[in-house]
Amino acid sequence: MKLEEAKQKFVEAWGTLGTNWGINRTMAQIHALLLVSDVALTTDEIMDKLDISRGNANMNLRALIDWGLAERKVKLGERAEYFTGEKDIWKVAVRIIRERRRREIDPLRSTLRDLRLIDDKEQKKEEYKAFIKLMDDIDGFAASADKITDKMVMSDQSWFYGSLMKLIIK
Amino acid sequence: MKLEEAKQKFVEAWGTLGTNWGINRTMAQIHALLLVSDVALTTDEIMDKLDISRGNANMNLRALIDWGLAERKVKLGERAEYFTGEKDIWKVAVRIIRERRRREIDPLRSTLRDLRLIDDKEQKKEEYKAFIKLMDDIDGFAASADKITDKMVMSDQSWFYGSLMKLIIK
DNA sequence: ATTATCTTTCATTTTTTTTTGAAAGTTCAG
DNA sequence: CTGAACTTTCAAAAAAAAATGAAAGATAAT
Repeated sequence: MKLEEAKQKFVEAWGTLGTNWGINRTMAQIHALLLVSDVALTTDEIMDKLDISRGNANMNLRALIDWGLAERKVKLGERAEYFTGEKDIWKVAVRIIRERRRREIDPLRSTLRDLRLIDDKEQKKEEYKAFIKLMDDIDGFAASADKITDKMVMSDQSWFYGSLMKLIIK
Repeated sequence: MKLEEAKQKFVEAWGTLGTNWGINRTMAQIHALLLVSDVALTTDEIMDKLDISRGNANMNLRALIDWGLAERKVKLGERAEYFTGEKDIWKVAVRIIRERRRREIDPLRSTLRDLRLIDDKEQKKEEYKAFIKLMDDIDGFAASADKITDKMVMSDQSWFYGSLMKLIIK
């Protein structure tokens, strides 16, 4: 297999993975393209390589920048904007975790805590207690997951591959 | 807020979460409905409460069973099938992790390892080396995530809330 | 101030995903 | 064996999500 072919397959695989995890295909593909590119790319190059429209390229590039997964670069004397991707997989993971938490997990936890506050009258029912327990269980689990990912976000890669792994092996 | 209202809001919130993570809304909603129900439900009751068709209910119930998140129950002397949801959030989490890994992460890792084996001729290029490194980095990160989730799947809840948390606090 | 180059927006179109519902399939009591 | 009760399937329809592309908006050079 040639390098170019491998790169293309990687872009496809990353796109599929994104789709399965609720990230749109193009956003994941642009990300993959930037990951495998050793040079910064213009919007036109991205449009060309992925065969997508200007609007699509622009919107998804903006989303990637918003997630902290891509960066704008300006070249002296050139009008066109260039884009690069964060190559450090650790950082990529940390940013994805941070964004998804902020956008989805935090609001969910907030909802769970609201739902917990149901009318007192019904509190004696078993069904009521079970519901409260469910909300608490889910929120408790989310809190733990939060702590782990917090630690990941705060620490560096070596903590993850080192201390954490030592615990896991035991 | 009344209990029934809170349950309904939970079903909606869980459906939204599912959607964001690539799980279809109905599957997540049926799951939520089974989570908050203290009794087993028939297909007709699910259709009725979520206002969905028989086919939809049937397909998504099957998917949930496939994921190990719901179970069929037969009541003596009754023809209709009843369904229950796994109430233990720890088990729910473990099953979701296991299934997603099996369906998505494992195939991705296998692809990454294939892509690593590119033609020798090009091996001297910096670009080649960078590509190999990327594949290795992603696979390495995935391997670590695998180990943690493996340990989760193998251990019980107390390991997660206990030993792991002790490490995190430090 | 004008023009050329590049970026952004968003109403419309296209694609993808999900849902429907009727028909076929299954199971079992009588 | 027959038919009632229930489940499953899947082609077609509907809904949701994503992509297009042309027009409007910037920006900078002349």
